[in-house]
Amino acid sequence: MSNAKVLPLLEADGQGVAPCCPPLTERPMTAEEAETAARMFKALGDPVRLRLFSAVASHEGGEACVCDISDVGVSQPTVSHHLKKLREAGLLTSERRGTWVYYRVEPSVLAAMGKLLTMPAAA
Amino acid sequence: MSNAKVLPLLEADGQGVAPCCPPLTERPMTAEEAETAARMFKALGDPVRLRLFSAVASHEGGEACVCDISDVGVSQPTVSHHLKKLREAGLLTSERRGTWVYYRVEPSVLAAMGKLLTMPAAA
DNA sequence: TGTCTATGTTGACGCTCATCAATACAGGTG
DNA sequence: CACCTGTATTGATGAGCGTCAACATAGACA
Repeated sequence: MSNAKVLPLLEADGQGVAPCCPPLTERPMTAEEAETAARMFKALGDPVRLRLFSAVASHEGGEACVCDISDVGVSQPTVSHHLKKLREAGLLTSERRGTWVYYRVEPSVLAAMGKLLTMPAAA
Repeated sequence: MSNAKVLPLLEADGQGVAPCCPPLTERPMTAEEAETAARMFKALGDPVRLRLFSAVASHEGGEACVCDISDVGVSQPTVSHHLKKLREAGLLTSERRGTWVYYRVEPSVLAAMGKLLTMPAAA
C-alpha cells in the first residue's frame, strides 16, 4: 500500500512539483523525457484504467473507496491490478482506513499532463 | 496514405470539432467514452511515438517530413509503423508531396485531450 | 526504359500486458 | 479465538505490441 514515488514523474521543487517535460509542441522531446511522459500516457491508455481513474477523480471529496468504483466489468483482482498500475504511474495514491482502501488523484500530475498537451498561444 | 477518419475520436459539428468526452474529473466515464479516449492516450503511451509526435508538433510550420524526424534510434520500418499508429489514432495526418511525405498534427485532437485532463476550476 | 531515393508493407520473433481463478492478507465482529 | 468481508498477490494463459530484415511501392531523373 506504499505511496512511495515508484516512478517519479514529477520532481519536487521546494513546495509543490514541477512538470517533467515541456509541452509537446515546444521542442522535440528527448529520449529521457519521452520515457517519463510515455509512462503517464500508457497508464491512461487502457479503457478500464481510464474508467477507474475517472471514477476516482470525479468522486465527491476527490477520493473513492475501491468498493465505490469497482463496477467496471472486470474481476476484483483485475481492478486491484489496474489500481496498482495507476498508483505506480503516480496518478493515484491509496490509503487504508479500517476495512476499506481509499484512492485519490494526484492533482499535480494531472496538471502536468495537461500542460504537455498545451497548444502554442497563437495557433 | 489515406487520412480518412479511421478512428473518429472527434465528431464534426458544423464547423470545427467537439471533444469526445467530458473532463475526467467531471463524472465517471462510460465504457464507450473510455474506449475512445484510451485509444488516444495509448497512442502517446510509447516513447518512440511520443518523440515522433513531439518532433512533428514542434517543427516549424506545424509539419515535418519523415526524413526530418526519423532519427529516434529505431529502424526506418519501425518509424513508419509508429507514424501509422499515430495517424490511425487521429493524432497526425500525412500528405505526400513529390518525393517526401509530410506529417502534421491534428490540433483539435490535441486540444480535446487537453480538456480531458482539465481540473475543476476551484480545486 | 532503368535506377536511385524515400517511404510503406509483410512476416516473424520475443516480450509485455490484460485477464482470471485461487490464494493470501488485513481488519472488523462475534 | 473463529469467521466474515474487503482488498492484494500469485500463477497461468492468450492476445497484443514493438522491433527488425526483407521486400514492395512511389516519385524523380536520366
